[in-house]
Formats: sequence, C-alpha cells, structure tokens
Amino acid sequence: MSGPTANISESSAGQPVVAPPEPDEDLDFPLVELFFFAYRDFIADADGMLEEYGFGRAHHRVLHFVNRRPGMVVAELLEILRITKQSLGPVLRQLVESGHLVQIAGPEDRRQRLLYPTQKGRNLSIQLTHMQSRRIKGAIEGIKNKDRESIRDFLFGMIEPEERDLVNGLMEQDQ
Amino acid sequence: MSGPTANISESSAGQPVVAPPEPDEDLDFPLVELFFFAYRDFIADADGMLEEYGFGRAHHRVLHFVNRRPGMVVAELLEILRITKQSLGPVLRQLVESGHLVQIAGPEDRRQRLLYPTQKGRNLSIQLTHMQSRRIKGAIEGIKNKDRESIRDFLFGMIEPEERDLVNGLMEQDQ
DNA sequence: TGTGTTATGTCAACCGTCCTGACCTAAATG
DNA sequence: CATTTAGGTCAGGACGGTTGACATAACACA
Repeated sequence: MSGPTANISESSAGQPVVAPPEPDEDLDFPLVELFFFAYRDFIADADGMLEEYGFGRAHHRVLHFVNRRPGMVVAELLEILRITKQSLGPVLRQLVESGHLVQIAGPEDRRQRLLYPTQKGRNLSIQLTHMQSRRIKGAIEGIKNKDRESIRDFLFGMIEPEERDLVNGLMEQDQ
Repeated sequence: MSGPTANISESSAGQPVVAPPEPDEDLDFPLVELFFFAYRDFIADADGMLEEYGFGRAHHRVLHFVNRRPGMVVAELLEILRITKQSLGPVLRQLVESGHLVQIAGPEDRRQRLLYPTQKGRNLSIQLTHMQSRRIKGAIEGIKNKDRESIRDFLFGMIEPEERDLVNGLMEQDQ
C-alpha cells in the first residue's frame, strides 16, 4: 500500500470523485460563492475599525440596531439578533462601560431597560455604516442597470418569508 | 437619583441620543440591513442540514470548495478560506473520518495531500448548494428586471478589488 | 394584600471556530 | 548533504454563541 497514488485516508474507504460537479441549472455555483465572498468583504471593513476598540461583530450588531432604533428595549434587540440574553450580556455591558450606549429605565414599565446610543456611540455607528454603504454604492455603480430597487428587492427576497414582516417593521420610515 | 427616568448606566455619563439617525444619501441603512438579514438566512438552510451530521459552517466551506475543485491541495484551501492550518486541522480530520472527503498523495509531489470528495461528500455538497441556489433563484424571480447578470456583477463588485482575481480563478469554467 | 408573571441580569459549564507559537515528519530541492 | 517546503500536531487562549438554573425588581391581578 505505497506508491505515488496510495490512498492516505484509509478510514471509511470512499473512492475519490475526481470530476468537478457538472453544470446544472439548479446549482448556481457562481452566485452562491459570490454571495459568500461578498459578505465576507462587506463585514471586513467594519472588523478593522472595531478592532481598534476591542470590539467584535457582536458589538457591531448591537451598536447598529440601537442606533437605528433608539429606545429599543432588550427583548426587542434579542428578537432581532436571535441570540440569548446570556450571550448579549457581556457585549451590552462593554458597550455601556465604554460609553457608547446608555440604559434608561422605561418611563411606563420600569422593569424595561431602554437602550440609547450616546453621541460617541452614534458617531461610531455612523462611521461603520458609512463604510458599508460606500461599498454597496460602488457595487451598484458597477452594474448595467444601476437599479438600486432591484438590488433591494433581491436582498429582501433572500430573507426567509416569515422574517420579512419583522425586517419591514425595522425599515418603516425609509424605503 | 430615583424616579421614572433615572439614568441607570452611570459610568462614562454620556447623554442619550434619542433621535434616530437622519436620512443621508451616504448612509444606506436599508441595503446594509437587508444584506445582513439576507446572508443570515442564506446560511440558515445549510446550518440545519449540517447539524444532522454534527458539522458546522467550517465543515460546509471545506466541503464546498473541495467539491468544487476536486484535487485541491491543502495550501490552496487555506488561501481561499483565509484560515490557519491549525484551525483547518480538526475540520478536515472529521470530514475524512466521516467519509465525506479523502486525501491522496500528490502524484508528482508526494508531500502534497490532494483533497477529493467521496460520492457521499459530493452528494451532501450538492444538496447544500441546491438549497442555496433555490433561495437565490427565488429572489431573482422576485425582482423587476429578472437580470441574473446584474446580481452577479453587484456581488462581484462587493468583493475587495485585490481579491477579485482569486475569485475569478475559482470560477474559470462557468460564467 | 398576596401571588404570580414578566423584564432583565448573572453564574456556571460547555461548544465551535478562529488565533499564535512551537515543534515534528516526510519529501523535494539545491 | 543541508535546507526548504507541505502538511500535521500539541498547547493555550479568545470570542461568541449555547443551555440550565437562579435572583431581583416591578408589574398585574384576584
């Protein structure tokens, strides 16, 4: 069992499939891969800036949505991010300690913690969104029909149907 | 320091910013958020299926690219994924042990480990890509100009310019 | 009043996926 | 031969997520 083409992985003994997958109308490899790479680079810009603050992507998401909807309560944030309060906890604490967010007791229901950005948090969030918007703008300028609406509708169509109401709610004022 | 609107987060003493960010041509909140949600759901389908095998997203990415380019060597995979061999190690081992991939010594350079899918690995990869392609197809059908080329060019335009050659290389045969 | 529920926070233990640094073998290369 | 290269492995750590259990304060209601 030696020689140039000896099978190195002995376990499970499957034979190698040497041919690449055949072209198939229902297997859109280019778009699947482009979507993967596009998202990777879409967040890479922000990653770099966040690193200077010792923040990660979790901080970015929290900062973004609190800025977008000042006065959001913790439960709403958990629903949007689809994470548990245990995993939100440390992230929220760090953002408050660093002075990017503040928590204020709900005026009617004092159990609630209304989340607001500080000016510092607003500034950082705007900076991050600006970088991402610039990339998107550039990508739209590079297409034939410079049709922002089609891109918006395409992205919306990628979202799970049951989630679309929630996302629409988040975008109430802007189109 | 009590009362309905008492400031709960005392540290860093920033004042809350209550207004949502003003509309701004250079801050495309809808597209930024749609891209986030779209990617989340783009991945979610696959996550569910992978869970049945005890696999995560790292396994998915390895499985995908090895299937796409059978005979890929480890170094190429590391370059595409932009991770270290230490973090690839366990993932690759599990995929080999579960019989989804095999490693074969390079016919010319026997230090190399050529990576191939087994039929089992090919089947799983195709299944995963099929789910993702179906979502993409549906999203394209929902837009005005059902223009796949524009979506492809948009996604390509989102990719960091220095990375585009690498991505193009991966897509040689298909358009 | 008291009892139960809700909003939030916290402790502990765990997992997956990445990292750096150090070291090893086998094979190619000069 | 010595060196470099391809790949693998061990150790330790970080981050971001999970589940489960429990605590506190405030609301809601009989």
